[in-house]
Amino acid sequence: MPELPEVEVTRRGLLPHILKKKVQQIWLSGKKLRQPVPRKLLQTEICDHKITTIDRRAKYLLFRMTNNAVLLLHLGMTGKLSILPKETAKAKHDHLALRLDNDMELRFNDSRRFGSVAVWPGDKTQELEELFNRHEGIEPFGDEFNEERLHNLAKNRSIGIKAFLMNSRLISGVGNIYANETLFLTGLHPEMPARELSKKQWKNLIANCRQTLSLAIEAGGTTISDFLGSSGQPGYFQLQLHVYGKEKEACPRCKTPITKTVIAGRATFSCPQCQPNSGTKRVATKRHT
DNA sequence: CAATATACCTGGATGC
DNA sequence: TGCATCCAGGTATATT
Repeated sequence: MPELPEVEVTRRGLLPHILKKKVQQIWLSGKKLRQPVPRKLLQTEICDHKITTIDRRAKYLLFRMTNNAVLLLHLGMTGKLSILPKETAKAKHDHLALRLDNDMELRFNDSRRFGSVAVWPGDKTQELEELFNRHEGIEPFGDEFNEERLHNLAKNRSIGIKAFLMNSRLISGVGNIYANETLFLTGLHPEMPARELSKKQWKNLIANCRQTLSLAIEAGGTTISDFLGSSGQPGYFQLQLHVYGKEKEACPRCKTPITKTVIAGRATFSCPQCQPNSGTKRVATKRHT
């Protein structure tokens, strides 16, 4: 499900429901997600404390508590958060429920269990910050997402631009859908080596990436199969997609059929006309038989 | 270090 | 209907 826009839509949707609410009780499915869910820390650091705000870093949500502890959630591929009356029956694949002091519950549902739940005690949040700085990339809406920085970051990398964008150690929050869309708008072939982008191309890419992410947030995210916001509403950005999921359909710009390939194991959609693999092209290595 | 493959899981779509 | 196969928005880890 979630790339940066879906996580951000979730964050904004939850905020009014959970601000200043106290967590009264915690329920766990007992199943392990990406990592085991830290039952003890949830009890000691989160239960009986109030939520002061929710921040987002990369695709993580950080629930900050009055005792400075942080509940860190990652939605993985299929994670969903919702606010429901406490008497609502638990759904299949619910894994965490936080009972709030207004008789509502925050529920985390994740069928594939690629999501994660972690707790950082208040005296360790500095370590969390350092961890993010070491492992997570540049925020697309931050000051560091500029053409000098990206041009420099890419200068020794032969990696294709799409894989570059999707590498979360380099850039945060851009997943498969938005990488495809950004490259289409910028007119770049997904396999163009990242180091070959000019500063001007980086500048265009940055603008297109931000524009795509912003529009997607405004539209409530992209609902390809089952993304729902925190009140159960679908996103509508799929109506504005140019190339993602549109194999064989006409390019919205030149009507050439969109092609689908696989790059780094991920479905890649592009227009062969508008995103030419020309000039300094990257030649696919052929496997000998 | 870079690129690719694989693993983690479930469910929906598709084809026989 | 059943069953096998493939595919999916993410990311850490192993392998080449």
